[in-house]
Amino acid sequence: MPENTTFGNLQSYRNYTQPTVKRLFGDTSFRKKRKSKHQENVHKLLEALALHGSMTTWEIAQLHYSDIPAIRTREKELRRLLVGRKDRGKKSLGVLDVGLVVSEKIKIKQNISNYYRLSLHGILYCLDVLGFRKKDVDAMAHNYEKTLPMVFGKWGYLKSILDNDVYRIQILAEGLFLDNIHITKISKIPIFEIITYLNVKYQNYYESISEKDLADQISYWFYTTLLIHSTMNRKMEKTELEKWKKIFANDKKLKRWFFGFVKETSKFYSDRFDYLKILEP
DNA sequence: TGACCTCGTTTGTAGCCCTA
DNA sequence: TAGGGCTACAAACGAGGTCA
Repeated sequence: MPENTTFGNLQSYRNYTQPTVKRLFGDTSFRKKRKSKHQENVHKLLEALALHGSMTTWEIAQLHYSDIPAIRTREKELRRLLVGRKDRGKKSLGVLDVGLVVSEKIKIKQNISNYYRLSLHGILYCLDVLGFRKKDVDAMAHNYEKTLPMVFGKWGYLKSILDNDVYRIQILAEGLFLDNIHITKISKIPIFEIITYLNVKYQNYYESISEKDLADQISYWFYTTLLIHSTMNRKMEKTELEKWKKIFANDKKLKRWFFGFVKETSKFYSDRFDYLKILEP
Protein backbone atom coordinates (compact mmCIF):
# COMPACT_ATOMS: atom_id res chain seq x y z
CA MET A 1 0.00 0.00 0.00
CA PRO A 2 1.20 3.54 -0.73
CA GLU A 3 2.32 5.42 2.33
CA ASN A 4 1.89 9.02 3.48
CA THR A 5 -0.13 9.84 0.40
CA THR A 6 -3.74 10.90 0.48
CA PHE A 7 -5.91 11.51 -2.52
CA GLY A 8 -9.62 12.13 -2.83
CA ASN A 9 -12.41 10.70 -4.95
CA LEU A 10 -13.09 11.48 -8.61
CA GLN A 11 -14.82 14.76 -7.75
CA SER A 12 -11.76 15.77 -5.77
CA TYR A 13 -9.61 14.98 -8.83
CA ARG A 14 -11.93 16.94 -11.11
CA ASN A 15 -12.34 19.97 -8.84
CA TYR A 16 -8.93 20.23 -7.17
CA THR A 17 -6.15 17.93 -8.40
CA GLN A 18 -6.75 18.30 -12.14
CA PRO A 19 -6.81 22.14 -12.20
CA THR A 20 -3.91 22.32 -9.74
CA VAL A 21 -1.59 20.00 -11.67
CA LYS A 22 -2.54 21.56 -14.98
CA ARG A 23 -1.57 24.96 -13.57
CA LEU A 24 1.69 23.61 -12.13
CA PHE A 25 2.75 21.15 -14.82
CA GLY A 26 0.80 22.14 -17.93
CA ASP A 27 -2.41 21.08 -19.66
CA THR A 28 -0.83 19.74 -22.86
CA SER A 29 2.14 17.50 -23.48
CA PHE A 30 5.52 19.28 -23.48
CA ARG A 31 5.99 17.80 -26.96
CA LYS A 32 3.12 19.94 -28.28
CA LYS A 33 3.63 23.08 -26.26
CA ARG A 34 6.31 23.45 -23.62
CA LYS A 35 5.41 25.74 -20.75
CA SER A 36 8.77 25.40 -19.00
CA LYS A 37 11.75 23.10 -18.52
CA HIS A 38 10.14 22.06 -15.25
CA GLN A 39 7.00 20.97 -17.09
CA GLU A 40 9.08 18.92 -19.53
CA ASN A 41 10.96 17.23 -16.68
CA VAL A 42 7.75 16.38 -14.80
CA HIS A 43 6.13 15.01 -17.96
CA LYS A 44 9.18 12.85 -18.74
CA LEU A 45 9.15 11.51 -15.17
CA LEU A 46 5.43 10.67 -15.32
CA GLU A 47 5.89 9.13 -18.77
CA ALA A 48 8.71 6.89 -17.45
CA LEU A 49 6.54 5.72 -14.55
CA ALA A 50 3.61 5.11 -16.91
CA LEU A 51 5.61 3.12 -19.45
CA HIS A 52 7.83 1.18 -17.00
CA GLY A 53 5.74 0.92 -13.83
CA SER A 54 7.09 1.06 -10.28
CA MET A 55 10.77 2.12 -10.04
CA THR A 56 13.32 3.72 -7.73
CA THR A 57 14.71 7.12 -8.72
CA TRP A 58 18.01 5.38 -9.45
CA GLU A 59 16.30 3.04 -11.93
CA ILE A 60 14.44 5.91 -13.62
CA ALA A 61 17.75 7.77 -14.04
CA GLN A 62 19.32 4.63 -15.55
CA LEU A 63 16.72 4.69 -18.36
CA HIS A 64 18.64 7.56 -20.00
CA TYR A 65 22.17 7.44 -18.57
CA SER A 66 24.75 4.71 -18.07
CA ASP A 67 27.66 6.43 -16.32
CA ILE A 68 27.39 6.79 -12.56
CA PRO A 69 28.02 10.58 -12.28
CA ALA A 70 25.27 11.30 -14.83
CA ILE A 71 22.87 8.86 -13.14
CA ARG A 72 23.64 10.47 -9.79
CA THR A 73 22.89 13.98 -11.11
CA ARG A 74 19.71 12.88 -12.88
CA GLU A 75 18.56 10.91 -9.84
CA LYS A 76 18.78 14.00 -7.65
CA GLU A 77 16.78 16.03 -10.15
CA LEU A 78 14.13 13.31 -10.16
CA ARG A 79 13.87 13.27 -6.38
CA ARG A 80 13.41 17.03 -6.37
CA LEU A 81 10.58 16.68 -8.90
CA LEU A 82 9.02 13.99 -6.71
CA VAL A 83 9.27 15.52 -3.25
CA GLY A 84 9.28 19.19 -4.25
CA ARG A 85 11.74 21.55 -2.61
CA LYS A 86 12.12 23.96 0.24
CA ASP A 87 14.18 27.01 -0.55
CA ARG A 88 14.39 30.31 1.33
CA GLY A 89 11.54 29.23 3.53
CA LYS A 90 9.23 28.48 0.60
CA LYS A 91 7.91 25.07 -0.36
CA SER A 92 7.36 24.12 -4.02
CA LEU A 93 5.04 21.17 -4.58
CA GLY A 94 6.41 17.95 -6.03
CA VAL A 95 4.37 15.30 -7.83
CA LEU A 96 4.16 13.31 -4.57
CA ASP A 97 2.69 16.34 -2.79
CA VAL A 98 -0.10 16.79 -5.34
CA GLY A 99 -0.85 13.06 -5.37
CA LEU A 100 0.12 12.17 -8.95
CA VAL A 101 2.72 9.69 -7.69
CA VAL A 102 2.79 7.43 -4.65
CA SER A 103 5.79 5.82 -2.96
CA GLU A 104 6.18 2.43 -1.34
CA LYS A 105 9.11 1.17 0.72
CA ILE A 106 10.19 -2.21 -0.61
CA LYS A 107 12.96 -4.34 0.89
CA ILE A 108 15.32 -5.66 -1.77
CA LYS A 109 17.93 -7.99 -0.20
CA GLN A 110 19.01 -6.02 2.87
CA ASN A 111 18.19 -2.60 1.47
CA ILE A 112 14.91 -0.76 1.90
CA SER A 113 14.27 1.31 -1.23
CA ASN A 114 11.62 3.84 -2.12
CA TYR A 115 9.71 2.68 -5.16
CA TYR A 116 7.62 5.25 -7.01
CA ARG A 117 4.61 4.67 -9.24
CA LEU A 118 1.66 6.62 -10.61
CA SER A 119 -1.39 7.05 -8.40
CA LEU A 120 -4.83 6.73 -9.97
CA HIS A 121 -4.89 10.54 -10.19
CA GLY A 122 -1.51 10.32 -11.94
CA ILE A 123 -2.86 7.75 -14.39
CA LEU A 124 -5.79 10.07 -15.24
CA TYR A 125 -3.44 13.05 -15.67
CA CYS A 126 -1.14 11.07 -17.99
CA LEU A 127 -4.07 9.86 -20.11
CA ASP A 128 -5.47 13.38 -20.27
CA VAL A 129 -2.34 15.43 -20.92
CA LEU A 130 0.63 13.41 -22.17
CA GLY A 131 -0.85 12.60 -25.58
CA PHE A 132 -0.12 8.88 -25.36
CA ARG A 133 -0.23 6.74 -28.48
CA LYS A 134 -2.26 3.52 -28.34
CA LYS A 135 0.85 1.42 -27.61
CA ASP A 136 1.71 3.74 -24.71
CA VAL A 137 -1.76 3.31 -23.22
CA ASP A 138 -1.35 -0.46 -23.64
CA ALA A 139 1.99 -0.36 -21.82
CA MET A 140 0.52 1.69 -18.98
CA ALA A 141 -2.46 -0.66 -18.73
CA HIS A 142 -0.03 -3.59 -18.41
CA ASN A 143 2.03 -1.85 -15.70
CA TYR A 144 -0.98 -0.73 -13.68
CA GLU A 145 -3.31 -3.73 -13.99
CA LYS A 146 -3.22 -4.23 -10.21
CA THR A 147 -3.94 -0.56 -9.54
CA LEU A 148 -7.01 -0.45 -11.80
CA PRO A 149 -7.95 -4.16 -11.95
CA MET A 150 -11.43 -3.89 -13.43
CA VAL A 151 -10.24 -1.88 -16.43
CA PHE A 152 -6.46 -2.23 -16.89
CA GLY A 153 -6.59 -5.76 -15.46
CA LYS A 154 -8.94 -6.68 -18.31
CA TRP A 155 -7.37 -4.51 -21.01
CA GLY A 156 -6.65 -7.28 -23.52
CA TYR A 157 -10.10 -8.75 -23.04
CA LEU A 158 -11.78 -5.35 -23.46
CA LYS A 159 -9.74 -4.65 -26.60
CA SER A 160 -10.85 -7.97 -28.09
CA ILE A 161 -14.47 -6.79 -27.85
CA LEU A 162 -14.34 -3.00 -28.05
CA ASP A 163 -11.32 -2.69 -30.34
CA ASN A 164 -10.23 0.98 -30.57
CA ASP A 165 -13.14 2.08 -28.39
CA VAL A 166 -11.13 1.11 -25.27
CA TYR A 167 -8.97 4.17 -25.94
CA ARG A 168 -11.99 6.34 -25.20
CA ILE A 169 -10.62 6.21 -21.66
CA GLN A 170 -8.24 8.98 -22.80
CA ILE A 171 -11.20 11.27 -23.51
CA LEU A 172 -12.86 10.25 -20.25
CA ALA A 173 -9.70 11.14 -18.31
CA GLU A 174 -10.36 14.79 -19.17
CA GLY A 175 -13.27 14.49 -16.73
CA LEU A 176 -15.88 14.19 -19.45
CA PHE A 177 -19.42 13.36 -18.28
CA LEU A 178 -18.33 13.46 -14.65
CA ASP A 179 -19.89 16.78 -13.72
CA ASN A 180 -21.60 17.62 -17.02
CA ILE A 181 -23.64 14.46 -17.48
CA HIS A 182 -26.66 16.67 -18.24
CA ILE A 183 -25.20 17.24 -21.72
CA THR A 184 -25.81 13.60 -22.59
CA LYS A 185 -28.98 12.85 -24.44
CA ILE A 186 -31.80 11.61 -22.21
CA SER A 187 -32.36 8.02 -23.29
CA LYS A 188 -34.05 4.95 -21.90
CA ILE A 189 -30.68 3.89 -20.48
CA PRO A 190 -30.40 5.58 -17.04
CA ILE A 191 -26.84 6.85 -17.53
CA PHE A 192 -27.63 10.16 -15.85
CA GLU A 193 -29.02 8.34 -12.80
CA ILE A 194 -26.09 5.92 -12.54
CA ILE A 195 -23.44 8.63 -12.72
CA THR A 196 -25.36 10.84 -10.30
CA TYR A 197 -25.50 7.93 -7.84
CA LEU A 198 -21.80 7.26 -8.45
CA ASN A 199 -21.11 10.78 -7.17
CA VAL A 200 -23.43 10.23 -4.19
CA LYS A 201 -21.91 6.84 -3.28
CA TYR A 202 -18.41 8.25 -2.89
CA GLN A 203 -19.29 11.80 -1.77
CA ASN A 204 -17.89 11.28 1.76
CA TYR A 205 -14.44 10.48 0.36
CA TYR A 206 -13.62 13.90 -1.05
CA GLU A 207 -10.60 14.43 1.21
CA SER A 208 -9.33 10.86 1.27
CA ILE A 209 -10.27 7.58 -0.39
CA SER A 210 -8.65 4.15 -0.45
CA GLU A 211 -7.00 3.21 -3.72
CA LYS A 212 -9.37 0.26 -4.12
CA ASP A 213 -12.50 2.42 -3.72
CA LEU A 214 -11.16 5.02 -6.14
CA ALA A 215 -10.33 2.27 -8.64
CA ASP A 216 -13.92 1.02 -8.33
CA GLN A 217 -15.32 4.53 -8.79
CA ILE A 218 -13.23 5.10 -11.92
CA SER A 219 -14.14 1.65 -13.28
CA TYR A 220 -17.91 2.07 -12.72
CA TRP A 221 -17.61 5.43 -14.48
CA PHE A 222 -15.72 3.83 -17.39
CA TYR A 223 -18.24 1.02 -17.98
CA THR A 224 -21.22 3.38 -17.59
CA THR A 225 -19.88 5.94 -20.03
CA LEU A 226 -19.33 3.22 -22.61
CA LEU A 227 -23.12 3.32 -22.92
CA ILE A 228 -23.15 7.01 -23.86
CA HIS A 229 -21.78 6.27 -27.32
CA SER A 230 -24.78 4.07 -28.10
CA THR A 231 -27.22 6.85 -27.17
CA MET A 232 -25.52 9.35 -29.46
CA ASN A 233 -25.70 7.45 -32.71
CA ARG A 234 -29.02 5.79 -33.56
CA LYS A 235 -27.49 3.76 -36.41
CA MET A 236 -24.82 2.35 -34.11
CA GLU A 237 -27.02 1.89 -31.05
CA LYS A 238 -27.70 -1.82 -31.48
CA THR A 239 -24.08 -2.75 -32.32
CA GLU A 240 -22.72 -0.67 -29.45
CA LEU A 241 -25.13 -2.22 -26.97
CA GLU A 242 -24.32 -5.72 -28.17
CA LYS A 243 -20.62 -5.07 -27.58
CA TRP A 244 -21.36 -3.71 -24.12
CA LYS A 245 -23.48 -6.74 -23.22
CA LYS A 246 -20.79 -9.09 -24.53
CA ILE A 247 -18.23 -7.65 -22.09
CA PHE A 248 -20.30 -8.86 -19.15
CA ALA A 249 -21.67 -12.01 -20.76
CA ASN A 250 -18.19 -13.50 -21.13
CA ASP A 251 -16.83 -12.46 -17.73
CA LYS A 252 -18.94 -13.58 -14.77
CA LYS A 253 -16.78 -11.82 -12.17
CA LEU A 254 -17.02 -8.53 -14.04
CA LYS A 255 -20.77 -8.98 -14.45
CA ARG A 256 -21.27 -9.65 -10.71
CA TRP A 257 -19.18 -6.63 -9.79
CA PHE A 258 -20.81 -4.13 -12.18
CA PHE A 259 -24.41 -5.28 -11.90
CA GLY A 260 -24.04 -5.39 -8.13
CA PHE A 261 -23.43 -1.66 -8.40
CA VAL A 262 -26.39 -1.26 -10.78
CA LYS A 263 -28.67 -3.03 -8.26
CA GLU A 264 -27.34 -0.76 -5.51
CA THR A 265 -28.13 2.27 -7.69
CA SER A 266 -31.62 1.01 -8.43
CA LYS A 267 -32.27 0.41 -4.70
CA PHE A 268 -31.08 3.92 -3.88
CA TYR A 269 -33.67 5.49 -6.18
CA SER A 270 -36.51 3.10 -5.35
CA ASP A 271 -35.98 3.61 -1.57
CA ARG A 272 -36.19 7.35 -2.03
CA PHE A 273 -39.34 7.17 -4.12
CA ASP A 274 -40.88 4.68 -1.69
CA TYR A 275 -40.36 7.28 1.01
CA LEU A 276 -42.14 9.87 -1.12
CA LYS A 277 -45.05 7.48 -1.57
CA ILE A 278 -45.36 7.20 2.23
CA LEU A 279 -45.67 10.98 2.41
CA GLU A 280 -48.57 11.03 -0.05
CA PRO A 281 -51.65 12.28 1.81
C1' DT B 1 39.64 -18.21 9.48
C1' DG B 2 37.19 -14.69 11.66
C1' DA B 3 37.11 -9.90 13.12
C1' DC B 4 37.75 -5.51 11.79
C1' DC B 5 38.48 -1.68 8.71
C1' DT B 6 38.18 0.93 4.42
C1' DC B 7 36.08 2.18 0.35
C1' DG B 8 32.46 2.37 -3.10
C1' DT B 9 27.52 2.18 -4.19
C1' DT B 10 22.81 3.35 -3.52
C1' DT B 11 19.41 6.04 -1.50
C1' DG B 12 18.04 10.11 0.84
C1' DT B 13 18.01 15.19 2.77
C1' DA B 14 19.17 19.83 2.49
C1' DG B 15 20.90 24.29 1.05
C1' DC B 16 23.55 27.80 -1.67
C1' DC B 17 24.16 30.22 -5.90
C1' DC B 18 22.98 31.45 -10.54
C1' DT B 19 19.91 32.48 -14.35
C1' DA B 20 15.94 33.17 -17.36
C1' DT C 1 10.98 34.42 -8.32
C1' DA C 2 10.88 29.59 -9.84
C1' DG C 3 13.67 26.32 -11.35
C1' DG C 4 18.33 24.34 -12.56
C1' DG C 5 23.12 23.19 -11.28
C1' DC C 6 25.89 21.86 -7.96
C1' DT C 7 27.62 20.47 -3.49
C1' DA C 8 27.81 18.63 1.27
C1' DC C 9 26.49 15.24 4.20
C1' DA C 10 24.58 10.81 6.14
C1' DA C 11 22.92 5.95 6.59
C1' DA C 12 23.01 1.24 5.20
C1' DC C 13 25.18 -2.26 3.00
C1' DG C 14 28.47 -5.16 0.24
C1' DA C 15 33.09 -6.16 -1.38
C1' DG C 16 37.67 -6.58 -0.60
C1' DG C 17 41.94 -6.00 2.09
C1' DT C 18 44.52 -6.52 6.44
C1' DC C 19 45.85 -8.54 10.59
C1' DA C 20 46.02 -11.41 14.72
